[in-house]
Amino acid sequence: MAEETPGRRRDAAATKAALLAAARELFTERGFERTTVRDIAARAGANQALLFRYFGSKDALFQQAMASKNLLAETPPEQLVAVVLARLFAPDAPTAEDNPLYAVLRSAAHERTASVVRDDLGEQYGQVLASLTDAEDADVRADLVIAWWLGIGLLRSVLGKEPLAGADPAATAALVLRAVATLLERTEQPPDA
Amino acid sequence: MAEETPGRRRDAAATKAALLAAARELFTERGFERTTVRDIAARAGANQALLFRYFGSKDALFQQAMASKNLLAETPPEQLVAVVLARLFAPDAPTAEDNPLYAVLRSAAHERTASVVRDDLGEQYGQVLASLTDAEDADVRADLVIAWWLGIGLLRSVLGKEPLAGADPAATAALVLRAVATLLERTEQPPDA
DNA sequence: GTCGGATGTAAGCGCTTGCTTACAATCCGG
DNA sequence: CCGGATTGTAAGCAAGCGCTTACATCCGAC
Repeated sequence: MAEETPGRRRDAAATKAALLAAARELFTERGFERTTVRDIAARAGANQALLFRYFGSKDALFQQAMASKNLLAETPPEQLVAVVLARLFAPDAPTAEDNPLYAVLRSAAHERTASVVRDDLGEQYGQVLASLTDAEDADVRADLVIAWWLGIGLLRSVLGKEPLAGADPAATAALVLRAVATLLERTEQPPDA
Repeated sequence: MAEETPGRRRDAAATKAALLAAARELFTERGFERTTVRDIAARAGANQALLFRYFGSKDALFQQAMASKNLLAETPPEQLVAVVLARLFAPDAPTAEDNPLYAVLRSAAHERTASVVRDDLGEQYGQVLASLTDAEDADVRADLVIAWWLGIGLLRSVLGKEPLAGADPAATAALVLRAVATLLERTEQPPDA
């Protein structure tokens, strides 16, 4: 992870990127509190003082590391629930690069990590989910779907609870989809489809 | 919380109980890691050295404090989902005595706290939930229900996400109940009812 | 009464944490 | 080729952590 290219000896941008990548990995693997700045610097192959020179604090590094892509832009709303479930039930390895969700689940509920859920997942995903139903309380229903995602990620990938962790991904996702359909149903046809 | 009765000056059993109560409160309020032994002793009005004399370690105290009642014994299976949801959406104050669930949600995912979910919630609640359906994968469906409980508790009470946190409890619980019904349905009538 | 064990207290040990400081090594424009 | 800014390093500080130790204090049996 993030070994330096030996051609360039001193490269601030490269070490900064290495620190950012190492931080992203460790935060998603262990959460905020169980990740130390010494761990991050070690994995990045850098001195920990540079971490503070480039990012100021562990908090600021966390925010920069977690400000990442989401898959909202590339997914049509109707498939969002299925796509997120597929991601949740992916082969294994939620350790890897993506999904700040796991950084939050593996952290205690700090304001810092809580805001990731509230703002990112909450506002963005919630809005799309709410658009899938014409119920009056669409936003509450959307929150319930997000809550289920969180709970499944927590129980399955963080806690490793059986039989859920070992269950057939497609079949399990289908169960969730069917139940979610009772939440996100439409009473009228959409105007253009 | 746990103020001593001034009549009795020295009472090992009383201070031990006070420590246990303070530990239960603080662990559910803040989780394992964010609760210090000094905090516990201070809230119990006791010296922290006594904590180690009576319980040996912070870990052992956590286990004793979390080994608590559950509401399984007093609830008929058919009402379990509704009762747990009612508890989840209770007025407020999940800080109080009960529900080690919040100790887990507020902790990082340590093996210590993870086992509470896997063993307590998992085995006990899972078994009852699975008995509510005659589907082949009843145990997976039960895990999905538990996952939803966890997610709702996390999003609503720990993270305080709106609009879920402020939504009407009864109406929201009804939404969940209806969706859960598609998971825990019976295809045949129970033999005696 | 007194003596010994039970109970409570103060102090601190060793370690880890996030973060800072003082300094060495390196690069690059002139 | 040299001097100043940039990049990297080692060491350590202050605070907080779980836990231990040495010691005062109380109480009940005899």
